[in-house]
Amino acid sequence: MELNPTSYVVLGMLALGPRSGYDIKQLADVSTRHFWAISYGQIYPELRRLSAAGLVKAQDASRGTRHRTIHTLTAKGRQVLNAWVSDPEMEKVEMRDEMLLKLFFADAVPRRDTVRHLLAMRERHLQVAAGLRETEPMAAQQDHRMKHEVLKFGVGLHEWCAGWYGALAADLEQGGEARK
Amino acid sequence: MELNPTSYVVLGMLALGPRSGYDIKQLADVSTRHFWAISYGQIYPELRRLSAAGLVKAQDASRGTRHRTIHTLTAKGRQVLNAWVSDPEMEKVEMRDEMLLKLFFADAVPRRDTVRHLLAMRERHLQVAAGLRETEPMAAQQDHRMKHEVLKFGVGLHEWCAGWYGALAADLEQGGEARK
DNA sequence: GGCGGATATATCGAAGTGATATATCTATCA
DNA sequence: TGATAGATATATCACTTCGATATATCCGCC
Repeated sequence: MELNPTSYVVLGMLALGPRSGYDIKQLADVSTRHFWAISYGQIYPELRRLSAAGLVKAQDASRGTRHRTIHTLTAKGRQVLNAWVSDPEMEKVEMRDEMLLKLFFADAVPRRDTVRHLLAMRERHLQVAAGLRETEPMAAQQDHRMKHEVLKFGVGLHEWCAGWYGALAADLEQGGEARK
Repeated sequence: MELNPTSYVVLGMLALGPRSGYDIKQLADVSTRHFWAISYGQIYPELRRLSAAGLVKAQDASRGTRHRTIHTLTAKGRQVLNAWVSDPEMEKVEMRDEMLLKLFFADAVPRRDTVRHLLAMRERHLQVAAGLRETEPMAAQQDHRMKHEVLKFGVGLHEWCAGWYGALAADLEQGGEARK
């Protein structure tokens, strides 16, 4: 059976304890979302596949007519997850940023528009960094040092971006049209 | 007609001069690819849509039996492109990094494996930065300052990442298992 | 008793990915 | 001259993913 990064997000979340598909989505949305987003459209089919492969075990946890299925990581699932984590394959980073794309094509528009645009980008990154900081108490738990380090990386990265855009905005404003 | 970021990559590339779909792909692969990748599966249908909407003009440039279609940006296309560039809407950044995902789930594996992993991540970012630097002569042209700035941003970003991963690797190595 | 928001699962059209098929042209070297 | 490798050029297709929405129940609160 072919596993993709999304499969491992699901396995990884279940490694923290038994959960429903809904729980997995909630948890992923405040953690791994920043470097690997997942949707319901992936989670539910994926849980069925992982269950069929014996990597997770599904058990009904309905209360009355309220449907609920809890999934638990099996020993085999944990083993497969850890093997993936230890595998030193070199995967590439992907980025997708429409604002940066606009900046790339900004040579034909007035500089003051671009300065405004840069300040908006700076603001956006500061907001993301602030949002990440809010989840810090959750990440700073015992036995989860790497999760905390990844969070600190995210904060640092976005603050670096904010700083860079701010500096370029200042430079453009100072240099004015002359350097265009 | 609904335009998406991919449409604007195509328009933006045609703003630099008339080109074939193949040319657009080649050019995008060494520039915008780092923050907005596009594929042939998008380019050819997109060129037809843009042509139907009057934003680009297609003209046959076949030589003998060798098919070739050159697309040129129309005045309307240029106007639509610049309007998009000037529009200060706040778009979100997306990132996708399988190695960072592994790091997030690395609390259950031996620290020395994680240190090796971090050094590989450092190496990867240094390689991306070096690859970007190679395209600098192309970006440092007259009237393309913003393209050059975006390139410098990419180099700085990846070097910052490399530095961060290197520092964490050193810290983990020094602290050893004690801090686990 | 009712209302809003959270919990829970499922689905589906639209869009994007990546690989491949087809064909021609060009440069090089034996 | 002929072979061939690699670049140019367009097109397509199966697969995956996205994001929005549908459906339904539960819980807290006024």
